[in-house]
Amino acid sequence: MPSAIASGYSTNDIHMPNIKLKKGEATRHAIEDAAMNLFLTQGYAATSMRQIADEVGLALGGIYNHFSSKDEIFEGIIVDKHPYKQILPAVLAAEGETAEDFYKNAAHIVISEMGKRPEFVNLMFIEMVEFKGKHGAALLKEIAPKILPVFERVVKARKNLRVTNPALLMRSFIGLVVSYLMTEMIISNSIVSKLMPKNTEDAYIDIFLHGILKASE
Amino acid sequence: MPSAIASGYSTNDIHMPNIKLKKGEATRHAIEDAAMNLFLTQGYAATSMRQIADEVGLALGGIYNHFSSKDEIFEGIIVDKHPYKQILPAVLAAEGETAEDFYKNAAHIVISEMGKRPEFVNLMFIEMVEFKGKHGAALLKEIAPKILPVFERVVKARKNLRVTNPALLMRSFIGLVVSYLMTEMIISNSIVSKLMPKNTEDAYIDIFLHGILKASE
DNA sequence: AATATAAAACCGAACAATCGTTCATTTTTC
DNA sequence: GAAAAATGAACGATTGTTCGGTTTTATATT
Repeated sequence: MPSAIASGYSTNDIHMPNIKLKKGEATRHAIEDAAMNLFLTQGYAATSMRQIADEVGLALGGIYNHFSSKDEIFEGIIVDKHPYKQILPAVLAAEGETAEDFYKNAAHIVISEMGKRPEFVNLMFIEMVEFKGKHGAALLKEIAPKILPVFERVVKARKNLRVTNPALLMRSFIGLVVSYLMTEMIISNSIVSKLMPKNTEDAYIDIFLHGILKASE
Repeated sequence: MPSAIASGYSTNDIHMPNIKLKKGEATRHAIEDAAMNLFLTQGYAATSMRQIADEVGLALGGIYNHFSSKDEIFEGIIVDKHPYKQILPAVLAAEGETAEDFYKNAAHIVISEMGKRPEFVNLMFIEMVEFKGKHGAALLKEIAPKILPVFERVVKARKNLRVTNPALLMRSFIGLVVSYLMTEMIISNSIVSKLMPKNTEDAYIDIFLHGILKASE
């Protein structure tokens, strides 16, 4: 049986160019890829270290040369694979002419980029249930301080805002993208999916937009 | 240590009047109560049958007189404890003068009643991760056919509707309450809770309401 | 109201399976 | 030739479930 680790490339990384990795790093990514697929299809608790090892083509003990626990694999997936590293710079650069522009542009970027990787939305559900938001909170702690200054700048520069508390604006922005992506995931998983219209991104963003903007401006 | 099962009353049932239950049924409810609390605090997979038995004050084997598997306990919790049985009649009776009335009244009933029992929203998260919506889908299958006729009646009787597809209306209604309750749960669990306003029920309902109603009516 | 009796409930020990993790050893890589 | 990676067997613990025997409960009869 051919091993899946020898390739040297990581299949779940969209940002990684075709650079030859050291054997160890390649295996580490292969473990994360396999574990992630298993977590998504079977759940975290239902996935065993032996299954992960089998999927990678590794002996059970070999995993522990790269991760010291099952928890650490999950953490590694979020740290190494989460697309926020690629999305964040684009969001920070989304400042447009008006606050409306920024809000709309940034929301579109996050939703469309995360929409390309819906597994991570699913992963966040697992994270909430299994780890009670431990890793998600860590992620938020890293992201929030970086985008808060942008909202502070927007508030100072623009006059068409109904809501002028930067932290509240940020929370509403995060709430917008999170609730959209979550709803989207529920729809695609549910038996009622046939009844629900998709591609409601623009309408959804507009709702939030009208909530923060002054009425006739 | 005193046993929790001898009381004959179920603590997690709001609908049950103070009627003395048969011993077996009392224990069954006690098992469901204990299991539910453990599932909510520890997760489904992390909760063992021994823990449930200990919490109830029962020997391990005793549980299997009432449930034939761990899965069945979870199913029992949803079937026996879910408040939809109490909420549904009130929703069906919520038909007001206009479609707007019905939509608003029904949403208020579901949100406020489910808001009293947020554990079940949390339980649905666990359900999605652990059972991939299996039990939730079963619940929806039972509820949907009962409320769809109401929307059909509303569509036929009212003229102020922008959306006239009953199934779509129903889906939007379910989406409204589900997304509100889910967001509410996320807020209360998250580290960013301080930044988020609560009690936004009216505003939230209005957003959906304006989405389905004609503009100037 | 006391008794008989079948059913339901419960106990306690045991089962087989699987879990995450460790470690001394060998192989591969750099 | 040193370091990193992979092996494979083993560990102790815990898991969900089963089962024969005992106790408690509910019901019908006296």
